[in-house]
Amino acid sequence: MDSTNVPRPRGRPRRFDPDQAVATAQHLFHARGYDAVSVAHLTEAFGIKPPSFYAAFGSKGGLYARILDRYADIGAIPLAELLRPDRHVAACLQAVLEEAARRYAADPAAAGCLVLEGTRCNDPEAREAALVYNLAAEEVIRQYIAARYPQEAERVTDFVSTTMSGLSAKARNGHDLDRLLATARLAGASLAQALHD
Amino acid sequence: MDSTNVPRPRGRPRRFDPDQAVATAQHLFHARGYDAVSVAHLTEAFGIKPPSFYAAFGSKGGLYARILDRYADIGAIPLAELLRPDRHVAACLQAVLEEAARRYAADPAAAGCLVLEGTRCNDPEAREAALVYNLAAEEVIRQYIAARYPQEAERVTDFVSTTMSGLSAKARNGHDLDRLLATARLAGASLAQALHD
DNA sequence: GAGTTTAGGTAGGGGGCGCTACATAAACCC
DNA sequence: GGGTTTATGTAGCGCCCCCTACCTAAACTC
Repeated sequence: MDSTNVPRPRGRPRRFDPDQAVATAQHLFHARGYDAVSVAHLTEAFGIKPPSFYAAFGSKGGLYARILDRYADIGAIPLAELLRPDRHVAACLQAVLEEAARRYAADPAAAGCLVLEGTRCNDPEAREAALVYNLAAEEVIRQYIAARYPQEAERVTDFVSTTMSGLSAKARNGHDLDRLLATARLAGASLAQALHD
Repeated sequence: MDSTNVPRPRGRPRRFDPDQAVATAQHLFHARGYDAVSVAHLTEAFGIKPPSFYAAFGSKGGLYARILDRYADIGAIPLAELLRPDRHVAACLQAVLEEAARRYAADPAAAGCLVLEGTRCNDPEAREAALVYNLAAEEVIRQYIAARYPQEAERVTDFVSTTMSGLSAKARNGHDLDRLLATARLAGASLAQALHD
């Protein structure tokens, strides 16, 4: 049994792998930001010409939407795992901040959060697309807090998301893992104080 | 005695006021960011044509440098006034964060910090110019903390500047004064804890 | 008036942007 | 082989970017 034993589709076969291209594009967008990556950069990185790009992905914005989805699946912070009902809320939120620090500093050539940085680009469509993912993540955090601290959910969520935005910004400004982690841990003190029982 | 009694310079007089133009440009850059403001936008707002623009300001980047200087003088947070040697360090740093919240939300059409947002634009020269002002401000904070808490200066400065970056980002994402102030006050809890005596 | 000095507008260069009309190439089917 | 389907490359469109060569306009000095 051959794992590549899919019936060959009709027509001329592709000379490039769209999935590989999406992965390459994700790295490019993460490293330089949506605005600074042109279709010419992408097509050169993929080894194809613009018409093949548009046939495969529709538009630069369309490719970006695919990448946001991919990032939410395999690149973003696993909130569902970190926000545990059987642990202290403050401890889990601090774990989220520390995980953010680790991921934002993991690749200095692509620092910060792809989604958070995307919410600040100059293309309205791409910005709104990134905002959807950002707001969805904030909503997960808010619900998690509200289950045990309904009075504090709004402001603590704001604090966590503001801190994450700051961590992403500073990661892109060159703060390394140690500095980001120290900042995340310091922020945790606020959480412990706001959510003490 | 006439306050406008300056000897008229030689040559044809200007039909626009460069200082007024700089103020207009500051608002434009603050509202839309360096990358999203074109020379065409600027010249239209000034009511002049490109050659007059370049004669007066040299280049788009040159004008931006002038604006950063102007902002540091009259638009930025007055650290020298807020960081008082006769008060608790944590209280003064929290005052800085709260003042940041107020200024970043003061004009919803030009939210956030002109300098912090400038450090994240796509033009290398403008980015570096903004970074100089950002690092200078961080150095003022660091020295202020180090005078009384030398062990904590680095990480507390990082925390304060990261929080300010987050506040600026969230201001641009639509957080209003109340939300930003609440976040700033929550962050203050970390400062009190890190700098307790 | 003539000459100097400075500001202003007209018009456009050179380049990058996202994107596409169109012809060709490579696989399938019968 | 001929016809169908899909991918690829050539070439370039229309737009906007930052910036400038060049000429004209408005004030001065003599």
